[in-house]
Amino acid sequence: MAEGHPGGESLLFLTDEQLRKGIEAMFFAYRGFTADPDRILHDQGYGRAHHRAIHFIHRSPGTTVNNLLDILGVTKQSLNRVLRALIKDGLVESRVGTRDKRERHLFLTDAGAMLERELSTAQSARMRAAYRTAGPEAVAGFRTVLEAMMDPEMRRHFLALKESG
Amino acid sequence: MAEGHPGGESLLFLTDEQLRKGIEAMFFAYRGFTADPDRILHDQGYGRAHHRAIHFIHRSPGTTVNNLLDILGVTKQSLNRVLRALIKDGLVESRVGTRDKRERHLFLTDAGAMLERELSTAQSARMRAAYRTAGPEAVAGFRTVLEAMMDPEMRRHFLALKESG
DNA sequence: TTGGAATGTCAACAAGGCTGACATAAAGTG
DNA sequence: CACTTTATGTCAGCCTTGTTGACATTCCAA
Repeated sequence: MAEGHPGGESLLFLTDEQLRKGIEAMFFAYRGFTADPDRILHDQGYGRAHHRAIHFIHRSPGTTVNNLLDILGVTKQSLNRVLRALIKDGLVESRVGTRDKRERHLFLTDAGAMLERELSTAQSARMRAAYRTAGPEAVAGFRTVLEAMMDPEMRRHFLALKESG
Repeated sequence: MAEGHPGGESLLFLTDEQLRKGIEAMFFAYRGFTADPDRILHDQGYGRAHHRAIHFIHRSPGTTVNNLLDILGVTKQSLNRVLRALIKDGLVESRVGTRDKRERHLFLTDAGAMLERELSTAQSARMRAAYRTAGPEAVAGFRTVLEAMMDPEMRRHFLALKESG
C-alpha cells in the first residue's frame, strides 16, 4: 500500500478506512431514508414492501405483476401477498390484460394515489433537506456513486425509469 | 413552481423529478450494497442482522450490548437472538465487565474476525469499484448527502465512530 | 388439439423485526 | 441495610416479508 502509486491523489481516497466510512454512511443514511414513510405505513398496518409496490405502480401505471417482480427483486408470492392487501383495501386496482389475459395491469385508485402522495411528500422532504444542505455538486456526486453501486440489471431498471419520468 | 424564484440555479435542481430519482437511486443502490454480504451470510445460515452485529463489534471491540443496541436501533430481544447464535457458533465472545460486572463486553473471536474480513472484503470491493468509477469529488458529495440524510442521533453515532477509526 | 411456457394465486414455513413480562445481578442511594 | 435503578438475558407471542411448493389459467406453437 505504501508503494509509490502513480497519480497519488487519485488513489489516496480509497483507503480501507474511507471505504468503511462509506459503508457505515450507507447504513445510517438508509435508516433515515426509510424512517418517515415507515412511520406513516405502520400507522395503517402496512410495511416497507407496500411502499415499494405503491411507489412503482405510481411511477409506471398499468405495469404488470411480472414487471414489478423484476424491479422489486422479490418472489411473486411475496409480492402477491402485498398486492392482495392493497387491492382488498381499495388502494390498487388490478385489471385483466386485454391483449394477454394472463397478465394483470396494476393501477393506483384515488385512495392509493393519496397515500402515495403522503409517503412521497414525507420522503422527499428529507431528501430535499439533505440536498439543500449538501448543495448541487454534492448531489451530482451522490447520484453518480449510487448508480455505480447498483447491480447492472438494477441500473438498467433505474435508467429505464428515468426516461419515462 | 413557475414563479420567479430567487437564486435560480440554486433551487432548480430540487424538482420533484430530481427528488424521485434520488429516492429510486437509494433503493436500487442499497440492494447492490447488501447483495454480496447477503450471499455469503445466507450460505452460513446467517442474515443481515448478524452482519450488522459483526461489523460494529469489529469496529468497536469490547463494546457493550447497550452500546450496540443504540447503534443498531433494534430491540434487545432481537439483538439478543442474533448474539446468542454468534456466541454459540464461536464467532463472538462475551466477557463480563471488570469495572461494572453487569455489562457484557463483546469481541470477535478469530473465526468471527475471519468472517468479518470476508464480508468486509466483498462489500468494500463493490464500494471501491463504485468510488473509482465515480471519482473523488463524487465520493465527497456522496458522503455529504448521506450524512445530511441521517437522523441527528444516527449522525451522532456515525461521527463518533469516525473518530475512533 | 394437445403439451409446454408464461402468468398469477394460494398454502405453509422461516428469519428477523416488534411488544410485554419477568428474572437476575450489580450498582447506586437513602 | 433496604430500595431503586441499570444492564442484561429470556420466554411467549405477534407481524412483516422473505422463501418453496403446488396449482389454475391462459397463451402459443407443434
